Amino acid sequence: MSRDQDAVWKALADPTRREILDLLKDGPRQTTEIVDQFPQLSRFGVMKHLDVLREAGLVRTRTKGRLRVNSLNVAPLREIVERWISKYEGFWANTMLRVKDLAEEEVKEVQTKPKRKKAK
Amino acid sequence: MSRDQDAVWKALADPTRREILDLLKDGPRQTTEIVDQFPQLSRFGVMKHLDVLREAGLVRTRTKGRLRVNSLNVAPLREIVERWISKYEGFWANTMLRVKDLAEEEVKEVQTKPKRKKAK
DNA sequence: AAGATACGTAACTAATTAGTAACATAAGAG
DNA sequence: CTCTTATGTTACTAATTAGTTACGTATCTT
Repeated sequence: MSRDQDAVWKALADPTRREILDLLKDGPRQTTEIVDQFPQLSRFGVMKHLDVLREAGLVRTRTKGRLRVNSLNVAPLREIVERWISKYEGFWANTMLRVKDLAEEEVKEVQTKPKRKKAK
Repeated sequence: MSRDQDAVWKALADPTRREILDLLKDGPRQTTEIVDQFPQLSRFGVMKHLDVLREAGLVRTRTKGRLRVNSLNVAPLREIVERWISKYEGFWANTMLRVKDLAEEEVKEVQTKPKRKKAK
């Protein structure tokens, strides 16, 4: 599905791009419409963000004459979310109190380990 | 909980940092242990990543004498995942085919709209 | 106490990225 | 056909960031 998980994560790192995805969540938007939502940016800035989202597979752009209509593709997003959920599922049901308990136990164990290598 | 959602997203954008979180998923780790997992990086490089994770609230560091034990804090992670799930919940159950249908309908509607502003 | 280990901070470098300026093409409207 | 609108690409700039170097402190081991 997604072209590159890393590209998806990087795309989501920027707040403007997350906002763009939010816009598209409610339906496809023409590029100009998206540009209008960010008056603090030039259209090139916004388009650059769209490029990043497109590269990550999160946005698809359809050409209609001189218009470009951008729509959301949730598949890559869904994929990373699901991967993170499955990875950390054991934690999800627990509070941070449990993490704290583990930290206490592990600390004791760590202290008895001999160290071999020196710092780089 | 999390100090700043943006900081969390930014922290997750880097693959090394995601790997560090994966390590900590299995239990707290001493800084040197984490450094050892990334022989391609200097310890300062790794520590810088840990700093970013700590700033984002994803990692907690406990001092034990000269040792630093780092443990995972899933709360900020959980928070952003849940926010994204709730936002896109309407999409999650559907395939990309449905998104495609919406795109077709919206395009027709978009074309009838008059445009007022000129490009920036 | 001496030497080893673990970690810290500041400065620096190279690469990346967010954003803009300059110039351009193509489609739509009248 | 002319003018307007929508969008594209390249080059540039400033800021941010990934990573290293240089220098240092604190704790632990013998």
